[in-house]
Amino acid sequence: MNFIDVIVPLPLHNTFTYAIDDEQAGALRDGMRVAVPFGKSKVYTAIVYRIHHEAPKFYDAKPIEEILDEFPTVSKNQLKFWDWMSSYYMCSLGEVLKASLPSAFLLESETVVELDKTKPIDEGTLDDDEFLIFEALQHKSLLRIEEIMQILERKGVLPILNRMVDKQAIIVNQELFEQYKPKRVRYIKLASEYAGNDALEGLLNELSRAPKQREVLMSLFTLTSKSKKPITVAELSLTSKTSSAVIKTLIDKEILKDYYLDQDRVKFDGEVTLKDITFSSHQEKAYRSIKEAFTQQPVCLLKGITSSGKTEIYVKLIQDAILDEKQVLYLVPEIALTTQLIKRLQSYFGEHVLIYHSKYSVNERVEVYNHIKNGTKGRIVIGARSSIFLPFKNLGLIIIDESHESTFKQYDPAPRYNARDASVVLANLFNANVLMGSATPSIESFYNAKAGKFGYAELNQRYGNVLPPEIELVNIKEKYKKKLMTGHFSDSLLEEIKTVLDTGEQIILFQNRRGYSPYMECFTCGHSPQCPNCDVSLTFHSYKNQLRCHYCGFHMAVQLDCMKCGSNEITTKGLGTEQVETELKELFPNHNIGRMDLDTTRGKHGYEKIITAFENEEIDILVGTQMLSKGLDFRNVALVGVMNADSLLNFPDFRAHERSFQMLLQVAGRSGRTKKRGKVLIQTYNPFHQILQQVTTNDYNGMFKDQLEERHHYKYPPIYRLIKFTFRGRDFNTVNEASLWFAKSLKN
DNA sequence: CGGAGCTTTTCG
DNA sequence: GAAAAGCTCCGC
Repeated sequence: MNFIDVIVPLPLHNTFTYAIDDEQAGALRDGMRVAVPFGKSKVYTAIVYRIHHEAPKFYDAKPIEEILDEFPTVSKNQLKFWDWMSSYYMCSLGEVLKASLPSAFLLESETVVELDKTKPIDEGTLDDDEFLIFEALQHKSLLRIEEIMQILERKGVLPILNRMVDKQAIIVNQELFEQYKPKRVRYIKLASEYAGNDALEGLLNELSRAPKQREVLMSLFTLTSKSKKPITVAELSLTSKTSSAVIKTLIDKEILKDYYLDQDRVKFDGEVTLKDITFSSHQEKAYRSIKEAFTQQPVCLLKGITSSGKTEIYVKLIQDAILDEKQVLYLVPEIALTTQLIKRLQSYFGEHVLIYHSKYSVNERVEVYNHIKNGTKGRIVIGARSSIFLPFKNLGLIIIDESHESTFKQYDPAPRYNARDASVVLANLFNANVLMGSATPSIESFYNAKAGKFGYAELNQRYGNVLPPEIELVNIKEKYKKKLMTGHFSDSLLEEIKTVLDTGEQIILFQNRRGYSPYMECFTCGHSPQCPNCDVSLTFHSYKNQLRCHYCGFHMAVQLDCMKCGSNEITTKGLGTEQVETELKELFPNHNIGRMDLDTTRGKHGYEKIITAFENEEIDILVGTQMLSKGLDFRNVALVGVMNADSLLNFPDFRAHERSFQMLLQVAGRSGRTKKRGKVLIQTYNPFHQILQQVTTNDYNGMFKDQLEERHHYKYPPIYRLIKFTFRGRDFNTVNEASLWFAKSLKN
């Protein structure tokens, strides 16, 4: 007898054994998808993990439903990678599977309900809920469980359905829905009967009284003579300037023939415009030392200050890998923010560049996945953290851009992986190299480089020898005392803004908080409205006059009276981007002010619109959150203002200081990227804070030394390791007691 | 004793 | 993660 162990896409900690017959055993290989019955009524897509002959001792293995693949969907290396991930991040293989595959690969059975037409039903025997379902089925022949839950406005509809099956009112079926649909395009050609020259002439004569149809044929000839490529219907309609009705007549007359071809969603129409890279001497040196480092260790850290030209080095390394016939993975913190980078890489590598991230449509993701697996197209994947799960064949290089970014870490759901760390393991499976680039490397990476675990290279000159921006701290505590503040702006900041506006240059203002103000507080009793789900204060948004939770999206209208004591003296506290924008509009009514945060960049092109407007200098001052700090390249920014650095520093997290340093330097780097030296003003209550001092002098090494000492002292990574345990439960006391007991046991 | 409502276990 | 099995409580 033959058996297979499979991984089901559920958070379950073991694999499951199914029986297969000899024919199936001949066809199956590790990593293939199979449909298996699971539980009483469900069918899931599972991945073959192991094929063997050991019959399970305590139960009879069920047979599988069917084999879904001809070739493995998941490679051997992927399975090894999954094993590592599930053990290192303490989650099930099923959870890794779910994170790895585009959802279109995982068909799931769905219960569908139909009317039982075998015999008429007496409507009187149905209760209210049953009748509602019965009635809905008169309009729509098939209903899914989800639709029924909507109709009845409740969960747990299965008992009702079971009763109806007993009454022979309905039939219940399981259906598998194929989710991937290739994109099909309609093409047109001349019917084969008219292929010869004689037949053609006769045909044109025949159509002498139908000028439009003749026109269409003539257009088709010119198109086919111009290129050998197949002609689409849309193309023909456009060049002949006729409607599709005329073409349809010709098809009906069987003069033309239409046919369909699957079309790739992943394609690149632009041109490859760039080839050679010219390095500055500093870049050349850095490139050499990276190459040198790769001969010693697989991983290398590149510390290069903002606009020092790291990208050129990446491009050169990619070229090297491609000459070696290898694949390259280019990881970025957030794909939405990298249109500039994608364009740049495409201008070097054209259609070799593929893009992969979770906001890509399901169909597009399947196509990229298959291209990478089969090596059919694309050598370079630019992707967010999830692209480490792609089925690489011969990976040669992983580049991690802005490798200090926290977005590489996935928090929820499991697997809670860090793509930066997982990349090292992935690269190891292929004997590939990893290059981590950053202006402000994470403490962990720099620590590894210092300890000799990673190679190390540096780039300390800005490209074209532009000086790094001049950073100045503004003590707003003192400014408030001396009454030099207008709203949240100090006189120094306003002064600088005016000067820059006069020269026609642009300004970026940074406030890492969206909304109008972080919370509302009652003047009388001190109560501030909390989110009912998340235990955090609600943020006031003045635009919609709402209170919103930034964690779960909960929102409610603003109450005029305090919800606790009824007092009507409610004040707002703290500062958000919306308020900065409002104040600016009052201060500079004759200038255009833009805002970029999660609220203004919703929608597919929201982000691009703001960026383009700013690039085209339609916006003079841009207010925004940390989104501004990521990899954007604006030419004309002369001033960057940080509204309040303290909110960053006071964040309750052991990495808060490291993050503040990174973020402030990243934002500062937006200033003066060409020619002139830029200026940065940081407003703070606490100008003597060590981190802020280190930011002004760009003292990464000092920051690293201090932070490492602190980590050592308080037992934090990278010196120590952390595991976070979460306890969940309905009853507060139970959870409380359980966690206390657990903590006590751990101490023992 | 039976059912409702909830928690725990099982799934191969 | 979903569904079945098991458990507790309550009213009769």
